[in-house]
Amino acid sequence: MESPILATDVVVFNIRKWKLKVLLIKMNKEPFVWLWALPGWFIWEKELCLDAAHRILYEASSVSDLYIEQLKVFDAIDRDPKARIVSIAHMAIIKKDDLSIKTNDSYSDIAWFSVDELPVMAYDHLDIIKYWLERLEWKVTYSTLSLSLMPEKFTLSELQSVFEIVLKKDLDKRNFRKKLLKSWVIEDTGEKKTIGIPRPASLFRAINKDLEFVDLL
Amino acid sequence: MESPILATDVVVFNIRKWKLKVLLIKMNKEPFVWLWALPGWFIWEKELCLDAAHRILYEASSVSDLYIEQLKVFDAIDRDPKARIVSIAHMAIIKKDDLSIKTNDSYSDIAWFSVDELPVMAYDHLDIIKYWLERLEWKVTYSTLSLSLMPEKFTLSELQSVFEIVLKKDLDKRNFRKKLLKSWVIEDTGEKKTIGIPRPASLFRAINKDLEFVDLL
DNA sequence: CCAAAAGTGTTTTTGCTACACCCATGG
DNA sequence: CCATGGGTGTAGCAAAAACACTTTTGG
Repeated sequence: MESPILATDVVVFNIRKWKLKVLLIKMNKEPFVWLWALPGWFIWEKELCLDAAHRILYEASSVSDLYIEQLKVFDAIDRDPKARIVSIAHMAIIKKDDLSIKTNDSYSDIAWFSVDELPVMAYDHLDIIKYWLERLEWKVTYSTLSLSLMPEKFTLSELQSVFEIVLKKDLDKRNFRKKLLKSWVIEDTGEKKTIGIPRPASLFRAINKDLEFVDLL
Repeated sequence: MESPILATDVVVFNIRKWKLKVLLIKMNKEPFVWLWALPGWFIWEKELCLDAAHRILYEASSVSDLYIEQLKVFDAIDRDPKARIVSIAHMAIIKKDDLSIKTNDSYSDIAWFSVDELPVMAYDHLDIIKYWLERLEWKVTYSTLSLSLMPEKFTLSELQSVFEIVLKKDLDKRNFRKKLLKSWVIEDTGEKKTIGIPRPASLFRAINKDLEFVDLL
């Protein structure tokens, strides 16, 4: 009995310098030498798909502190020209700014790309990213996923800009603050961010570290 | 290199006699002889997951005219006691009332069950059904999935009862009609349903056969 | 005192909810 | 003329959207 081989590809993302960014690796193996791709690898026989995603990211970047969730199965027959491989795509959020980049046998480079300046990519990885972008807009609106993108403490303006970057539109400052405070997913730490010229901003933190489903906007 | 074996299990559903029903098959093979289960089988190497779902349903019930979509991957390590099998769960809508039931080597029986009177089930199929029920509530509210459950022509009251069954709550008749007519997903055929004692009801039809995302309720 | 971002309320508009009666038909 | 479900409108309320000025700080 023959079955497709199972793999996973992971969309690791973050917001850096006011841009939504994705982590890509540069392949140095056939069949797509020199093309960029999502980090991905095979799933072992006795391994959970989620664990496989964690393992792959750890191997690619030594990062293990992240939130991962399943996205969708990508299974076009010819998505991999060499073999019949079905991929379970995941999305992962990295908080830390510093990720120690590694390269190994299969990767010659690893880097962050803005979603509106993506390079030519291997396999169907562009499809995966497009699918994830749609899902992301929805998730940011209806869950506390946005908070997973923030550092431990953050200002309301910083949080608002995350929404604006993901949703690609401006939001009203007063309405935004009202809704977020009313939804009880963040709390005032009492501290102020006092490292700038303008008036110090209150620092907030997420009340719950886990992802919750809440209608935020 | 070892990879899990890929399979798919399909939640085939419908509304019959004012109940939300799922199609289950009775296994006559190890490891769950005499238990009920979702129709499911392995995915062949050169086959799309969606095609596999269609094939399985055709083999189980000779039905091919249905809408199928991917649900989620179920991959608990011990979900199958005999082998490492990862299942890509799908949901499928059958419209026709008459499905010619078949049994074969692996199935000794096939039948519809109400979702609130489910039998003891094999594998993690109860988890799959529970997950699907959550998703279904959402899909009915935010897409035209409900229309796929209707025959070619239907009355507004019939459509309303589909919502009420899936959402497990009563809806206001006037508000329901206003919202549905305002969302431009159905149109009046001009015909009337004249087979009863009460006043004849207008028959509507779906404007678009494909699934659309619309906020209906 | 100037630049820069923080912070704050009210009004208007919109959409949702709740609610009760008359209508058309077949027997 | 009766039983049965079909069909219709409005008023009140709550949430969303629109909108502009004052405050705090460092230089």
